[in-house]
Amino acid sequence: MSKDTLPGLTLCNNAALRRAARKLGQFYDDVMAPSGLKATQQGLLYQIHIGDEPAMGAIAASLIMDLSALGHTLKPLIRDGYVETFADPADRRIKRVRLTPKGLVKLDEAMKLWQIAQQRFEDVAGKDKAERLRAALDEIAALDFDLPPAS
Amino acid sequence: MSKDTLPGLTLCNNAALRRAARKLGQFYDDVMAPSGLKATQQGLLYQIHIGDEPAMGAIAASLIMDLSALGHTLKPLIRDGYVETFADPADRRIKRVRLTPKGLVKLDEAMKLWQIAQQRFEDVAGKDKAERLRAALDEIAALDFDLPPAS
DNA sequence: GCGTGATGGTGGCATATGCCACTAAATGAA
DNA sequence: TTCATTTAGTGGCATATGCCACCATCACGC
Repeated sequence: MSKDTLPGLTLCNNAALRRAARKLGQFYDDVMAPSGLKATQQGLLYQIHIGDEPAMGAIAASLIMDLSALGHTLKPLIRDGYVETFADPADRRIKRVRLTPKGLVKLDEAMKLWQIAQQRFEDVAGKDKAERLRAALDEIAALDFDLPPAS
Repeated sequence: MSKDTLPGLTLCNNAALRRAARKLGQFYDDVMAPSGLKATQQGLLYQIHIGDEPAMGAIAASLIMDLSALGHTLKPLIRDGYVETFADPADRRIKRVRLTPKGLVKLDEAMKLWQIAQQRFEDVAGKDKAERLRAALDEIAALDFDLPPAS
């Protein structure tokens, strides 16, 4: 294939996804900046909030995130006093996570900004299109790429 | 809004996008692992390859990536001898980037793996759906979220 | 030719994510 | 009970990304 006829990176599903994620991330982060939280942090606080003192593994699974990555991401939030952890009394391997009162206040503040970003996105992209997009993304998240066992 | 009725994070366009990006990134990275490149690196090498000794700023713009982020990402590729940079003779502020012969060989190797990942994704997700997804993602990447000037 | 401001990159710092090796704790089989 | 196995997290290391302050260059008006 000659260089002149090579397709753009738009052809790669993964590259297109990352590119869009950078774009959208920059926008959401911008809008959320006044809260001092990144959009990822707001999402994480929210995920913790809607869970019932979720275990780290459960959060990681929901977010399709590596467990250790979650641990790292949690650190600044713990350092800043938004989140605290405690061992599950029934199984001391399990570490559960919850918001502190300060974290709850911060989440409220961040959610107001999130709504602005979300609204603006839907205004610009179209509500229907946004909904279909989220559905498509959720489908991807649910896919199973494992090759069937060679049995 | 009571905690019980709070919507899942599926409602946030940005969160859904990142979640899907993690999922797909893990899959592509997995398949590309034998080459020693991450999918992001393969994408970057490819972008450099299809450009005509592109300037850093031009690459960053294509990928909707921060210029400094691009600089960071490029470092391991330069260190490993896949990429080299040189100042534009006509404007010494501009730094251009190109693949080394070694980088070209590595890109070839990585592209073969990429095709496997891409093919498998399209088999699992459906070719039409993948195409529509990429189109939607490109649209997002092209959106303009700026508020119109208050003039 | 001399500022002066715009342009293109770098470096430092911080978060986002992932993999791997390792530890602690629970589970289950012998 | 005892020991091998599995499960849940941690810490270290590496890449991915972004923001900001700063430096070098260029373009322009005078």
